[in-house]
Amino acid sequence: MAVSTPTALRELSGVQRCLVEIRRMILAGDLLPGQKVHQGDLAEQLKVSRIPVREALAQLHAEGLLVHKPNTGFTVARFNSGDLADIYLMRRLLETELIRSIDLAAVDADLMDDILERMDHLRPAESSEEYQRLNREFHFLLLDPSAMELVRQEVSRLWYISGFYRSLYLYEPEAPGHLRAEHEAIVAAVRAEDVDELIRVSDAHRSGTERLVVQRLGRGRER
Amino acid sequence: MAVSTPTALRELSGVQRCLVEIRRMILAGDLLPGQKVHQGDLAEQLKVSRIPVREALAQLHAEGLLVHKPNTGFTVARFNSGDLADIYLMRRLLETELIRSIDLAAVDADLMDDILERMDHLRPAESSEEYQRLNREFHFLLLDPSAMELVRQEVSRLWYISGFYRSLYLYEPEAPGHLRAEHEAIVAAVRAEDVDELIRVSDAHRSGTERLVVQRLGRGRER
DNA sequence: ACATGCAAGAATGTATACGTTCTTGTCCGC
DNA sequence: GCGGACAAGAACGTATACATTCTTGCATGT
Repeated sequence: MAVSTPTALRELSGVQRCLVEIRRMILAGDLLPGQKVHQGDLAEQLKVSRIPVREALAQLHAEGLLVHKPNTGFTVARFNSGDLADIYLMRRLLETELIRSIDLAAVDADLMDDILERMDHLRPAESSEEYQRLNREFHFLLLDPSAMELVRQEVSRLWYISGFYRSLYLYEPEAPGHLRAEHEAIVAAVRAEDVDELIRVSDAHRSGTERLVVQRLGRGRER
Repeated sequence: MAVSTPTALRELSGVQRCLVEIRRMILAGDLLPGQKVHQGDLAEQLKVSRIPVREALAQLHAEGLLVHKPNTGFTVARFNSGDLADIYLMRRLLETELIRSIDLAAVDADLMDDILERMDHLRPAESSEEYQRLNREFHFLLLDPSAMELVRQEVSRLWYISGFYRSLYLYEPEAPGHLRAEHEAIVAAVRAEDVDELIRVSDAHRSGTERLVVQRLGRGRER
């Protein structure tokens, strides 16, 4: 095995690497919703046999990121606006509970600001992947202190499966400004340790992005 | 291929059969929480190679029914009372939304009564598996008419992963009576098309079972 | 020209086989 | 007698190989 493997992935199993990589491809739009997922190609790209690829695909299928048709294979899940409404509804309900369960004093607001700072230096439309990663990190800095493991895991899943669609609104020219203001309001509420206000601004932020995503979905033509 | 394969499973793929069977084993308590899941044994039992078994296990892992440790294999997930609290919390939030989204006139209350009737003729402690199946069918007769696909799928998952623990309270002598009364209240609210009342009695039913499950969990000694 | 059927190719699904890692029981040293 | 190293065995993880199913393009007939 050559020197080229990124250190972080070196000691992961084949299945793990496949999981991480295929998820990334879908979120980054390398694999588009509705598109067929070719096991042989992935195996070749990831330099493993089809066995670990298939196990990763099975997991992503269970997560809801892929659809499976017997003897035909997997395709990337396509969500219509109703599906996205379901996802955002679940996020609202579950994230609200997470926020209520957290001791806001335990949240690292400085680090959150730090991430916002880094996001400022990025043009979302050009570094979508990095921007998304930071965005996710920002929001989970808030949610991670919660002790409700299973709820957090589910919220995490909801983020993943809708990641590609969420990335769409980043291309809206007015998006970064809105996001910045809403993110600041979130940090401010954290600093003030005002739970009700935090829930209010989080809801506003979530609804705002949902509206943009659904708009964009409509403009992307049907389904 | 001999004649013995149950007709319903004949045309399912190996992975599908493994999924159904392994899930059943866990819910039925053939595989207990914390117990190791032996791939070779399962493959032999299910008359397939380890490949489809592993793909099924990967899916059950993603569903949260199994835990995986690299190079050591899978074990059945163990939930402590906090985990169960998370599950019941999520069920309450999501099932409430499902109920609100349903046209109660579209629910087949007669069929629900029918199932209650059949449950009456069973001693839960003796036919746990069948009783659980009917119980699940009863509740999803109510929830299935909802158009919120993804929410329903998630509620379904929450039922699955906690199925074994839910089965525990069936052994409580006072359980059948409580259940019967609560189930009747649910059907009555459906017939009256009284959403608020339906949510109220559903909450009561859910909290009641949660309390019994956690009690039982405590009596089962730690974790 | 269009629909239908068929054959070649490709992709999936699974069995077998093998290398690697972990577990377990034993032996050695303290 | 007890704890730790070591070796044998078992179990996991994955590559290879093959059977089955699906897709696709062409030929055939209407």
